[in-house]
Amino acid sequence: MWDAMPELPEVEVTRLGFADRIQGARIRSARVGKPLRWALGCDPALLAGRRVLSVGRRGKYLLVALDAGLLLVHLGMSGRLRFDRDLPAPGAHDHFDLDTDHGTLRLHDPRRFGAVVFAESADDPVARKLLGRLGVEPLDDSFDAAGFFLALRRRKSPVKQVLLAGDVVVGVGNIYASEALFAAGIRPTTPAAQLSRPRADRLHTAVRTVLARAVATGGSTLRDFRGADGAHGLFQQEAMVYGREGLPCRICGTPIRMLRQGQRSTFYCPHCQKA
DNA sequence: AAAAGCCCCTGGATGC
DNA sequence: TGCATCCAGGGGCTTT
Repeated sequence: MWDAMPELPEVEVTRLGFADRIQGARIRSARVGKPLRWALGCDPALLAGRRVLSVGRRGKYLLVALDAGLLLVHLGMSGRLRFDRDLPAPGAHDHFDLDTDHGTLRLHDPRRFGAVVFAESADDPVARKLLGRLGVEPLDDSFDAAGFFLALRRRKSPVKQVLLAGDVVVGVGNIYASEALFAAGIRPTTPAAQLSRPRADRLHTAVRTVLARAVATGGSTLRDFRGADGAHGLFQQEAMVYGREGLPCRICGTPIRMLRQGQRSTFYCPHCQKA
């Protein structure tokens, strides 16, 4: 099976699992373990004494707003956040601890593709670099069908890769890209610009539906994804195509196929997704 | 501007 | 049983 692969729903479920509890907390200290994708960008000692105002999200980044500055947290592909009182001593894969008077926020990330980055503000060059070219939030009203269609029309790449790129719409990772295209009945290899308005509309709806449903059911769990409160996600059992190569399509029984697109695996049903 | 490829990392699966 | 090898993937970066 696979490790947890945090996409937007997993990040959002994580956020919901600790945002309320950490709000208003006073930071006592911060501990940095092995290097993550990027350096923290400040002396951890400088975080002591600051207060956590709120926890937001932009794409797959969690934004921990402090009374001075903010922390950008990315889970990469194997990252998990916990927030609890009296956590055990950090293990080999616990690479960041934020100790507060409400509990400790801990990043556990075996593959270290994740990151915790400090920025002075949202206008900080570091924040701009990481958040600057992100596409629209799929669950916001700003993700509208007309705009989506126009954005797709400018892209000749296969629609799967456009979804994954994150500059049109954020948060759709490898799992939900396949799932959304299946839900829309669109073949992943179809050039984005070739989609008619009605088909783009179907994809727009599918992206929202698949992601919203995944959030509602607690996030995907292709191995053992858990929210920051330790609850298991339940979406796993509902994958229609992802990871099901050779297995019968749940709708028509045709064997699911896998192909490679930009070094990523894509799954689809050749019958339900004809074009 | 858009597209394509590279690379970071390590646990798990596979092959000999 | 132990090794070596391959693979997964988010996404910023570089090159075309």
